[in-house]
Amino acid sequence: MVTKRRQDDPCSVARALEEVGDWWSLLIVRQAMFGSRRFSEFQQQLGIARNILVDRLSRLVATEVLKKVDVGETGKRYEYRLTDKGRDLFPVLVALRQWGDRWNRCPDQPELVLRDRRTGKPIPRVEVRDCDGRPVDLMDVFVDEDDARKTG
Amino acid sequence: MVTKRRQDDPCSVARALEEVGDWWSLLIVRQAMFGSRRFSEFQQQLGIARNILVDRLSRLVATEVLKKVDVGETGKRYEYRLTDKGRDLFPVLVALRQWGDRWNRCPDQPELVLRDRRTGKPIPRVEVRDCDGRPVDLMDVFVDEDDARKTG
DNA sequence: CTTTTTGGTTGCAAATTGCTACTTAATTAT
DNA sequence: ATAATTAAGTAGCAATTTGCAACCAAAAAG
Repeated sequence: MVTKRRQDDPCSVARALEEVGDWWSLLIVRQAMFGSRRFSEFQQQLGIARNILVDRLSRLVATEVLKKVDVGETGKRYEYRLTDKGRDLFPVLVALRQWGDRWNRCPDQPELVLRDRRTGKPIPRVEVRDCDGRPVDLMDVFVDEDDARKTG
Repeated sequence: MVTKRRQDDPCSVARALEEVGDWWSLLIVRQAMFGSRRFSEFQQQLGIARNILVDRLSRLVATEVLKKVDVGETGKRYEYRLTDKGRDLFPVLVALRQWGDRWNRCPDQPELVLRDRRTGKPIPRVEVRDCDGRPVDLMDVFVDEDDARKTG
């Protein structure tokens, strides 16, 4: 969407942002996770301009985050459904939601809490853990340049 | 940055994206996590236009993701450092990185692996877990409208 | 068979982006 | 002490993207 292409950036964060790093895509995915499927649902719920929604949906379909399914009996009624790839953005969205909850409370709004269907209890914070399950933070990790060369 | 303001959206995902949901902000934060601190470091490493970088850095400072620290002996040399709020984007970036690694492999590039400094082993995937530590997915959770009213 | 809904398309004005050149103060080198 | 270089921006402009509103055709509903 932007002139600079990050598709070939060695950093997977950059490649991920190339696909969902604009103002709307992750909100569309969020809506899809809430159950939205139709063009007009997304349009009304997000208040996004129609032409932009067309663009974003088709980008998300092109990158296989969503799939466009024809649901009309005789033709042109569509649903946009999450693919496995799209559903796999779940941890990203939960982490983002928790960050927003923690650092960007909105005083006059009712708080939206993510709960476990089984127990009804709130979902605890997403954490980065090491291979033994201990929580790690930024200082505990490093980026290794080439896994294959090292292990191979 | 965009005309639509999502600052007051009841959904914290929207509020989070208002702050870091543009093309550059999360990459700036990523660089900051890799150790970048100076204007020119960010500029060269990301290849971002100077005026845009000025804008993004000041937005990130305004939202307290970064803080601007004067490091010159006699004045105008600055460093942009992560705040606690900025550091707390770590799980978001790791989740995004892992999503990119999984679904958007870049064939000709050496893979970048996030490793634990202590053991040298790769960091396993970030997972959403319930209060008992069991991994949950999209279907296992729901958004509850108002926590306070319920528990109070 | 007429109306409404869905899923768009088109045109236009405004905002954002990227590029390049320029600027001023602070370091560094001579 | 002076010159050269670096750091951190500014400014101007062209190209792209965005948002808005109006329009449109096919499908579904009444």
